[in-house]
Amino acid sequence: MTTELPKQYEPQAAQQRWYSQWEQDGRFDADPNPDKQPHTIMIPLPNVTGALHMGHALNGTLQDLITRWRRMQGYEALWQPGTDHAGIATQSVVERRMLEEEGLTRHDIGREALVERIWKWKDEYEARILNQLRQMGASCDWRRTRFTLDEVCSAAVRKTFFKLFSEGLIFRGKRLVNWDTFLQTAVANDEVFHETVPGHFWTFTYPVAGSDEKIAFSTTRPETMLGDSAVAVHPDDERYKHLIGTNVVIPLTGREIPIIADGQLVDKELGTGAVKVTPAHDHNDYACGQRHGLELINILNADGTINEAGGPYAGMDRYDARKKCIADMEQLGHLVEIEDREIEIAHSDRSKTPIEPYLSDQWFVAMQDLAQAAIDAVEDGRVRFFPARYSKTYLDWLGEKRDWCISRQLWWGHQIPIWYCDSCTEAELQAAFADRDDVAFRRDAEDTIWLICSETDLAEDALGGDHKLTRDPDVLDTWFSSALWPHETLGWPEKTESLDYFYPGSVLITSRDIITLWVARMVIMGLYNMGDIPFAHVHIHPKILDGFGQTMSKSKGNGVNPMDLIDKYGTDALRFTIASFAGESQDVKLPVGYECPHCGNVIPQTLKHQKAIPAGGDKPRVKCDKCKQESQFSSAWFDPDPGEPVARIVSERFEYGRNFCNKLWNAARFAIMNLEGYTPGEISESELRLEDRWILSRLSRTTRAVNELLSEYKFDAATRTLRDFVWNEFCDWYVEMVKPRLRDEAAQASSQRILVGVLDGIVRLLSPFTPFVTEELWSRLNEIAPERGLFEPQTAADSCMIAPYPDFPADWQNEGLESEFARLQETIVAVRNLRAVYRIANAVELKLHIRCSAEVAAELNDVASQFENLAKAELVAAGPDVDSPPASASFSLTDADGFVPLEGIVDLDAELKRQQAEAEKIRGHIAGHEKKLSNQNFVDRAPPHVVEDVRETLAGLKKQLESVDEIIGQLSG
RNA sequence: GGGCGAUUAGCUCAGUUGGCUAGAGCGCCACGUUUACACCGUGGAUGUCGGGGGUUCGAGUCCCUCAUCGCCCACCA
Repeated sequence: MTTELPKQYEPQAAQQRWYSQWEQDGRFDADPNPDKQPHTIMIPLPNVTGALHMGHALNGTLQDLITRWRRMQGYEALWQPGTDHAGIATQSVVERRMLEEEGLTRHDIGREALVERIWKWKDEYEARILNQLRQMGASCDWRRTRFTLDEVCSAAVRKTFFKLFSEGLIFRGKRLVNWDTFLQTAVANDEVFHETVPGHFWTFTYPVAGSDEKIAFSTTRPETMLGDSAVAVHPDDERYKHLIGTNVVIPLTGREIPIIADGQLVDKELGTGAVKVTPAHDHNDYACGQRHGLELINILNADGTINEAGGPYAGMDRYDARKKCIADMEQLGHLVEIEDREIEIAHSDRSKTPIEPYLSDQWFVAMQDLAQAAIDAVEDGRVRFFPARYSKTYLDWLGEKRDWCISRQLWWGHQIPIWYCDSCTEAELQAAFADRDDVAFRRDAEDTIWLICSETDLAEDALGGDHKLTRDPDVLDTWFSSALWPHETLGWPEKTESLDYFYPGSVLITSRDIITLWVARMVIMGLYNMGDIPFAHVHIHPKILDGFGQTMSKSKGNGVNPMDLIDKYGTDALRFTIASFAGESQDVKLPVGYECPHCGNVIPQTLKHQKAIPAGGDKPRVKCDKCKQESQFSSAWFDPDPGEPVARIVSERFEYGRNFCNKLWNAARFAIMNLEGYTPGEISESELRLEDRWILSRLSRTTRAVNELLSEYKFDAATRTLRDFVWNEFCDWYVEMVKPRLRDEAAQASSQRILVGVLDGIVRLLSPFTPFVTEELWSRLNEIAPERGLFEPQTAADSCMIAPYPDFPADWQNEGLESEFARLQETIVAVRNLRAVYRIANAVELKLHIRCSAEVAAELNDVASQFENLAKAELVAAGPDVDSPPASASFSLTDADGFVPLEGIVDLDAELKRQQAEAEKIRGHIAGHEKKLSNQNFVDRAPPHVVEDVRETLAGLKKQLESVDEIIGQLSG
């Protein structure tokens, strides 16, 4: 009737078939529905810079898991997809490539052409990324896919900027920024990395004006002498106290600057105790300059050359100027010492060139009130972090309330909607924009120019022919638009139905490194624009590290491509394994290896492999330790030569998921093979056997645990719970126990109904974790048993992913029955153990005598056939009067002793030794317990139930020991 | 320098509010093709729970301290 299932689950076919089917059926679509509760997850938008990595795979798996789970629970579940334009990251990737391949810089081709190229890049990579998400089974509502430069997002950005500007929360100011002289842009702190390089530490002197004295100081950047505004000493430093208030002369330029006292900047014990102060080129000096009202002397042009403030050095590159400053100072007799020293130099993460602290005009958002609102939202519990400890990261950062620099000197992004006019009057502006409520203007802080903010683009001649408007060329920080993600994607500032229904979101799932950059800012902007939090929960998941505990990154060459893993192990295996990683406590190490293309052997990856960069001729190779052949391998540093067999990166960790999927597949395969002649029908209580009631009890308990664990984002525990249940309980015990009934005509109908009912529940439980294999099985079950269920048969849903998520009655749970079952299991294991110890072949039938209470005997007799079935042993006697037959091997449980006559097989000496070892072990446990109980403090102070437990356990152990001793007596007698 | 986290079997990790005779997967050993599955089954071995103090009747779990590792923030004239 049905075609037989293959012995192994074949993921690739199922993945292709079902994903397109789901999309075709609109299964991922989420629309406002008054009859359902909304459940909203906004994707942490991937950058359009490259391909998905393991971090995305983890992040995406968890979001999809929660979305699928909630969808099955009956929520209108939206998973909003999209990508981020990622300002600097994308622009610099495109620029770098352009330079490498064509020798062109952005200045060669101009703004428009560069932006056009980046759009092309974006189209290609966005498509690739979204396609990779699909391969991971992501159930995003693709109709809603957004890109942060989409029209709706632009509108939201404009609106927000305008609102902030109008309310005085956006201002323009001079600030020291991290300047990338190569890309000619400010870069954020998080885009800066520090590298230790060998350098020098120069000590110079400045002569004190009108005196013979000199004051010595040290620096690692001599050219900044050109911009010095003061020399600072510690107010308590006896060496220099008398000089405070006098002036020194900078020999290079002849400029006079004061000696000031600053206890914050200066540490008496360090260096000479005197510090040159360059407020325009050093962050600490800047703060010092603010304290003392020092002049800000900017000596650099945007490209890193010295500007006119540098006098004779103007026009030189800063490093050439450095050499000349040193030479000149030496010639003037002011160079004291050169010391070789390792220096940490800030580098731009994008261009990999050294950063210069640089004074420039930037736009800021005033954070005082905005940050406070976001702090309140977490402190009063409207936004909750899982795990809770991460709220500290969030609160600490927001607590600093540092103004947010939102301007970036880039061409790729949302251009700042500000126009300047330096010639017009207020009256002219008012006249021009009288009827415009989307235009606002004011003077800048220094009262030099008009700042005009508009929600729509203004023409150059918007003020008439006399005045020219020029637009600020800068773009906004990427995070400005992504901060709006949770509401802009739903149509804000329009009051759309979707916005009303899906906002605020349910949970944000992301990794900890963007708690400040992104999570905090979404809360801020959500509260500001919507008057409501963007999401109720924030789940922070672990990071996947390489086998050596390092974060995976392109620059380390230790990345792993999830698509390779999908190819090798299947999507479900990847998802299931990844979910098993995602616990609360720590990051996860993922050792990987190279799969030998010749023999399939996996060669462990070493640090050397990660760093192997081809130098000249041949590409690096990896040697297989099994077949001794060499091959090129997947690497971040080179593409293997065409036609070469390639050792790709795999990880045996994913066999965990693959094997599990296969186990599930085969359990279902077994069931389906045994559903011949299945008829749907009600299952009555009276038909239930011990194993049925047991598996239902376990199923109910498992279901409940999984639902609870998922609601707390404990994916690892949920995964383990399911695996244990399916493999160790359902497959290992239940399926084995029903086998005889399925062959027995009288019992067949009901056992088929129960079996398929339980399997149906398992498949639904697993569907959010492993959507493809479950859907495949679901469709097979729909062919052979379209009506099924516990206890009333119902027509199954067309697709597993829209079937209701299980929520079995709690009253199926039965603790007494489970412990009764546990005794049966123990007994069977004990018999199997004897078989193994005495090497008795399965074909040899054993006889089993059990001494136990009449009550236990009755229970065992009820399931006597299972001893035959599972241990190939016949239960010949059970009860209080059972004696050990001669030449028996035996085992002893808490409330039963078992004897297996093994005439001619059992080696009585060996058996004696085995029992003696057993007795020894029990005595050890007994001693431990007795010690506890003999401690009066324990008996008096420990809770009564704990004491009672210990007493009971001890009694059990003693009884067990008695039996063992008796056996020993018989054996040695 | 400040904060957070980690250190448990050869490897990768679980271990809820202290009650543990410390678990899982992989790997290892022995046996096994019993018609769901060798991506399997059955049985087995393996730990001073990083070191040292303390609190407690009782510590893998709480506190202090040291060591090592990771991440975040700040800073390094």
